Amino acid sequence: MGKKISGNRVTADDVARVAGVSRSLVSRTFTKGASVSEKRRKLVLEAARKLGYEPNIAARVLAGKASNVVGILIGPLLNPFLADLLDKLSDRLRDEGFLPTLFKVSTEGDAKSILPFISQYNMVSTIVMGISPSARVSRMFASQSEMPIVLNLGVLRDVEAAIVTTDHFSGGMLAAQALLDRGAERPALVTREVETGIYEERAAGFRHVLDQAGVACTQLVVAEGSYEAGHAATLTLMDGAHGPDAVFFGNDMMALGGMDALRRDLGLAVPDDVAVVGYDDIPGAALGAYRISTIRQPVDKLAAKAVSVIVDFETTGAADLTTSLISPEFISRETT
Amino acid sequence: MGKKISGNRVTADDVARVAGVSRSLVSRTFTKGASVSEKRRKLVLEAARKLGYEPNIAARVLAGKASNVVGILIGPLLNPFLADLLDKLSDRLRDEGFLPTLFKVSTEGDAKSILPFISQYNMVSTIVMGISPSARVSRMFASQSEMPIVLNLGVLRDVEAAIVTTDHFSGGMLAAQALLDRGAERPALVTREVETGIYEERAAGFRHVLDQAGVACTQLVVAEGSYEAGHAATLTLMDGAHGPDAVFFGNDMMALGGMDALRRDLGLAVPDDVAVVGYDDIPGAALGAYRISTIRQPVDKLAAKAVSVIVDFETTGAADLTTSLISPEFISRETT
DNA sequence: CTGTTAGCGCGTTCAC
DNA sequence: GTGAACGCGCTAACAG
Repeated sequence: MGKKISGNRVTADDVARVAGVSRSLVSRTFTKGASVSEKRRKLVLEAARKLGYEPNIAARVLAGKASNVVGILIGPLLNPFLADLLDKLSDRLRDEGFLPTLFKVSTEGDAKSILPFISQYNMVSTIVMGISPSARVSRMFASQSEMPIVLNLGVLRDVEAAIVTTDHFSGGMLAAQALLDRGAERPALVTREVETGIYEERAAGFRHVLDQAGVACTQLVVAEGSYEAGHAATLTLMDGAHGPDAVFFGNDMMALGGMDALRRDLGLAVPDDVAVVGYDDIPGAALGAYRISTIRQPVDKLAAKAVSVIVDFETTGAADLTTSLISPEFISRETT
Repeated sequence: MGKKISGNRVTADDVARVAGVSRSLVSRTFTKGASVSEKRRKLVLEAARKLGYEPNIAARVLAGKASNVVGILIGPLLNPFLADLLDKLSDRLRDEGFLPTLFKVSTEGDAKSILPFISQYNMVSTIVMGISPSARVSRMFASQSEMPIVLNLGVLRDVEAAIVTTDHFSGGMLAAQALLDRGAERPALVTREVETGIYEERAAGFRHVLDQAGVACTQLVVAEGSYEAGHAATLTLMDGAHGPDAVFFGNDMMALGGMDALRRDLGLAVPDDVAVVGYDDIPGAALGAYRISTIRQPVDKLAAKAVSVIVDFETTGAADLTTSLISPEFISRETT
């Protein structure tokens, strides 16, 4: 009661005094693998609760332990899918008591300049997502963190990190199958450059199914996954006598651009003249004027899995550098 | 050279040794308003650069100074406008050496549970954005931070914080004027509940211009600013003999839903039967199948202003609790 | 203007 | 199983 409490902040000392034990016993009570008698443990926990004690994180970091900060390296939030994933991820992290801290990475140079921060904060984990070139940047950060997680960047085999990703190869397969089921004879593929691994995986899965079926496929590689890129690519693709009768776009943003090119610029009917499948299932794909069939990524599962990896790491103390593949789902709408 | 450096990390002690001064002089060199002779300052800076020294933030926080962490309280990133603003904001923060840390706030309860963290980290500033009820939550956090910033939540007069916001009242005026210019005679307004201040401001500006012109206005208040809400509201609005000939939607998401209701469900022509104006200028509004005229929010300016407030606070040491109003812009497309 | 001294709150040996 | 003592890296108050 009348005890002096420094700066209105409750410290382990305060708790020790109230519980009638030493300060180090309080510390041990809040440490994972420490040995404390059940009796005193209760005593300490009770006192802590009463005083509203929470271990000071700055002090804990200074003393050499990891903070509860989870660094998130992320690219531009322009793609709604990425924004959605970030949204879910930060929810899950918060549920587990972690603090998501954002590092926007636009260029590879950005990434380098962030490195010092990572070590300063002694983060529990670092999550890399939505960046490109994915492999290079991932590798760079994997070596800096104790529990690095590469989220939805595809299967990066030469990166020392826990890989959590949608199974983009099978996503591409789903897209091909949907088009084939509709009777597509001259399918085309609009994808991004190889450095963006996930797009390459989608494309590979797509081509795989087509190969099996003995169907040839036109391919167009674009630099960006934007509306404009999809629009321009489609115009190029259809420029000629015998254009494709089905197009798989590497993501929904491009599919939106493609749809506008097809219907508005070219005056074609979808899906009658050309069928379309996108990827991600962003809100825009469901819009009444588009209703694009697409491959939905399991955002919730991706976020949940990533966080569970961190929780496991905290409890076991060992980094499990496994690859988790999460299955996407075909959403049938009006373009197939 | 052969000096022992603890844990491979460069400390102020190391710098002091190399520069041939005391540790506290090093500290002062890196403190804003401290007095150090020019000669030794150079010496210290040189040594620091050579060793690659960066002050340890955990230690600095523990010693009672503010960290470089800027807390961002934010609601669901579902609205692309919010994602865009966050994107730009984190860029600007990083440019100034701040560390954006995300606190997702979904419910008012969330907000309370976050309070302890805020004080733990001794953040330079806390930015509140994209939440509702805006006034209550803002007030709650304003009292917790030394330099609270309320970003784009409208003009909150009873909150002790720096207010940076789009001038939503004049945004609403622009919308009304655009509709009037097109000859609208029976305008309607779809807006959100009063607790979301910005929507109320937009609505007020809209009504103001209409009042001046002596034009009556139907109004419909919805609970959410979603596509579905806009869709449903429009159906309700048009249900009757003498429906509106122009609709202003409180945001673009709702406008998209409204467009689909108008054209697809009701078979009406836009803008010939009904003109439409949205708000925000999200990417979806520019989509070929919609091309919605809208009020564009100055995202870049909002982000830049918020960060400059923090920088000013750091240099002057005094919190400038001013309100900054940034003007929106009417983007004319094919729905007016 | 400068160096010395004393904490900030916590984790961690070490004796007991 | 427990408590006393030390150190993490830095800032602040005090002498000089």
